[in-house]
Amino acid sequence: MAEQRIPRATAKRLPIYYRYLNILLDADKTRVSSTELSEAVKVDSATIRRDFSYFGALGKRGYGYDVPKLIEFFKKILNQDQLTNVALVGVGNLGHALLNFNFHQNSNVRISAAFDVNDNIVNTVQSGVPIYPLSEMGKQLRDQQIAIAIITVPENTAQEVTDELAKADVRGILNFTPRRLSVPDSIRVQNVDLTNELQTLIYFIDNYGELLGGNEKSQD
Amino acid sequence: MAEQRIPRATAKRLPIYYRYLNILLDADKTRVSSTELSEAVKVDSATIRRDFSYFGALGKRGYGYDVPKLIEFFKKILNQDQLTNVALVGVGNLGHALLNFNFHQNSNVRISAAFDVNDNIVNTVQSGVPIYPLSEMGKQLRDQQIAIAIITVPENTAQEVTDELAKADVRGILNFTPRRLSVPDSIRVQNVDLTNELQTLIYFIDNYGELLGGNEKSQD
DNA sequence: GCGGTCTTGTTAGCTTAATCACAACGACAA
DNA sequence: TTGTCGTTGTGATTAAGCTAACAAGACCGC
Ligand SMILES: NC(=O)c1ccc[n+]([C@@H]2O[C@H](COP(=O)([O-])OP(=O)(O)OC[C@H]3O[C@@H](n4cnc5c(N)ncnc54)[C@H](O)[C@@H]3O)[C@@H](O)[C@H]2O)c1
Ligand SMILES: NC(=O)c1ccc[n+]([C@@H]2O[C@H](COP(=O)([O-])OP(=O)(O)OC[C@H]3O[C@@H](n4cnc5c(N)ncnc54)[C@H](O)[C@@H]3O)[C@@H](O)[C@H]2O)c1
Repeated sequence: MAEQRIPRATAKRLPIYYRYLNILLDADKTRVSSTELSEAVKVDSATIRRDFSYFGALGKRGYGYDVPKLIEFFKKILNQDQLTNVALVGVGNLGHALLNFNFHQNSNVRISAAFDVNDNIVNTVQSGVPIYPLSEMGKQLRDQQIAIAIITVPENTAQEVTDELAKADVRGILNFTPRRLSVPDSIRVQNVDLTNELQTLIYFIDNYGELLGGNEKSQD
Repeated sequence: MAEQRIPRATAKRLPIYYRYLNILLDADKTRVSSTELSEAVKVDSATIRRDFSYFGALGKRGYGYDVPKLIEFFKKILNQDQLTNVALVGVGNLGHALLNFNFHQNSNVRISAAFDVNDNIVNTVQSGVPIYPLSEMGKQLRDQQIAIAIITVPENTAQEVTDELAKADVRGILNFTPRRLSVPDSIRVQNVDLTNELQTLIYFIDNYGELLGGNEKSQD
């Protein structure tokens, strides 16, 4: 049995579906159609059905999808049935906001350790998360079995921090700096470049504006 | 003359190129090849040449690209030759970090007005940016000719804020809330969903890890 | 001026993703 | 039980994007 690999584009949408399904459940809705979902998450209904179908026949024809069933299913797929600890490197402006937020409202992810070079904050606890000096990073990551790190350090130190993370066998990095990181094949990088995001938006508005009619579908 | 429309994927890369070109110039490098650029921004060199070629023949064979010339060119394309004012709605955790950062280090964009409902911060100035009450939003946006807004409000107020922005004829929204916004066709939305980003990263690591060999190219 | 060396610009093929459109099938009412 | 209606799952089609490969052209040392 072929164990089909899920397309990248589909994988990126799974958390969006998962999130909205939980909202439905909170509102005591136990069934949903692809059309209805489409409306809420702004993804074409055919795309949703195709996405779901990669995992088998999850719905019932003439009825739709059973919300609790879908949730249970996606919870496993997305590893949301267990807590994932991640690390934060660089507790400045942005890092502080992320620490405070800490993701645990609607997802089973939390920042369990933070690292910085600033002596004023090192060895304190912020929003319930201990901040360690950089020198302890390797040890802590290994002890706590942390495989994912968020980088919010100044751009010019991003690569060296990354190299340290690689040594500690981190598997994934969420990179908020504008620097494109060099990493070994074993590490996956996800860039979040807010300045880019804004510039791209400006470009689109100035150059694409007039001639996209009602065909505006996926927004990203 | 056909005035070819630039592919969306290319448009998203332009700010990345632009940024790195400026770094090169700061280091007094006046020429660069697609291969060298590729190394730095982690985009295949053929893709870079293709991207550039949409704008005409910008390089010289056997030589490469002239950095100052490229910068001048992209500066216009990306509207970086003039200051773009944007608004920020919701000065909480995340909004505060963005205000402080304010993008003006390496881009010609700045937050020039912020809005909130919290009486404790309304009518103060933070990081040089005035914070107005929500009731003044329409007026300020129009007076300051602001066409782009960043939304960092709690999820449950995101849609109503959006509706207000639409009334003020905003053209683009950078949405940090997990809610997928409903907007008229005239508005472009760019979602930045950090929880999603993390969940997707976790999914990829747990499910794609082993079998992607050295072919790991574009990281996003 | 010339040969060798680089690097572009672009063609062609490939891969991934989105969308249409509808037969198949289950739900539900009578 | 039967017929209608609604919604899925999916083959076929179209669109978008990526990359290998290479001819054409420009540089540079001699
Ligand atoms: N703040 C924003 O809104 C924003 C927006 C877009 C991009 N960014 C990017 O995010 C990154 C962080 O931005 P910021 O505004 O939070 O910066 P910041 O200067 O406020 O914070 C950086 C933190 O990293 C720490 N640090 C420095 N070197 C370190 C090292 N080697 N190891 C560990 N920690 C180290 C500093 O002590 C500081 O606490 C930057 O690369 C910036 O370009 C930030
Ligand atoms: N903080 C993070 O790191 C983070 C990470 C991921 C996603 N987000 C998302 O970003 C959004 C903001 O997060 P936050 O942590 O900054 O929240 P926050 O509660 O700290 O800040 C929200 C701010 O919005 C203001 N506000 C409330 N209603 C408003 C309205 N109708 N108009 C204008 N302002 C209003 C509040 O007064 C407050 O200042 C949330 O949707 C959250 O899900 C935040």
